[in-house]
Amino acid sequence: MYKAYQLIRNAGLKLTPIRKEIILIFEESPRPFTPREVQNLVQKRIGRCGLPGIYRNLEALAGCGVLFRLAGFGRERFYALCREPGTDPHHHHIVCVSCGKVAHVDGCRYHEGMMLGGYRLLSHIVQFEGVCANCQENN
Amino acid sequence: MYKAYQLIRNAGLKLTPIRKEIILIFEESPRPFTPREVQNLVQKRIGRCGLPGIYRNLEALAGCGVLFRLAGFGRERFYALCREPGTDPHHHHIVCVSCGKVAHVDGCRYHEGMMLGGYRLLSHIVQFEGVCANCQENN
DNA sequence: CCTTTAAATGGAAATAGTTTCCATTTATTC
DNA sequence: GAATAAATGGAAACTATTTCCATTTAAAGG
Ligand SMILES: [Mn+2]
Ligand SMILES: [Mn+2]
Ligand SMILES: [Zn+2]
Ligand SMILES: [Zn+2]
Repeated sequence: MYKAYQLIRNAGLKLTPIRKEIILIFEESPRPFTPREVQNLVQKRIGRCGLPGIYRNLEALAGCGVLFRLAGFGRERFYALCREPGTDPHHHHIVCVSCGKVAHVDGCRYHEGMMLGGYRLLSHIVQFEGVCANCQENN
Repeated sequence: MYKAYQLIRNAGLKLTPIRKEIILIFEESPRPFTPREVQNLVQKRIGRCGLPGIYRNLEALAGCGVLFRLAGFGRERFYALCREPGTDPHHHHIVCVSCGKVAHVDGCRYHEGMMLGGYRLLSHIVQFEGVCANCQENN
């Protein structure tokens, strides 16, 4: 809550009703959403709201660390909330293919500047799909 | 070479001139290409060729292990050749941000079925960007 | 070779996600 | 309360990707 608001403020962004609403939406559900889904959910709560604004806000919130954008090969993009990390400030995420629940995965061995296969590493994408504990039982 | 042809045949796909040409294009350059780029290059060699066919072929070649599709957040997709792996049959790739050269990265610790953060792991995306040895000198 | 058949192809058009433009509104600061 | 830069919404533009379908072709069998 305050955490997200802080991140927004620290980035010099305004704390608008839509942004607050977007954060609430993500906090109430542990799964990723597409821009269109976010728009629909925001519209149910506040009145109308444009898709371009949603795109801008999702990017803005990802840019200041409130959300992150998932990697993937589908045609539409997904964002999810980066909740309280575990031990590791540098971490990645695993998404349940059944219920969409996102969890942290700590212990990444890669970091900027290290050598990897003769290359000087600049950035990396690491992302997982699996079945969460709950969905392993109830299936 | 034969390797790629084998993979195509084993998948029950036909070995068409366009597919051969696509493979040649990727073998002559170590960097990723977009579908549009592939189309242009194929057209320079053989006559006209449609973009839908290129899309179908890139997916087909990725499906049978000749190419792989890169993960990323840009709007267009990239494919690259999966060349002779090193020691590890399960590996990932690093792309040079300067010249585009793709190299293998062995030693992935993740595998299907393992437990990760309480999830049963199904799949993962791991991909790197860096600066290759050559580009570290010449810059 | 010649025939057969499922797969592949190209062009045009449709989709659909994303971005741009711009006039209007609003959060923030003083 | 006024000033100002940022945010917003709607319409339209963009553009990568996919679909459709008629035509061609690789591959298998005789
Ligand atoms: Mn996180
Ligand atoms: Mn490879
Ligand atoms: Zn689950
Ligand atoms: Zn390089």
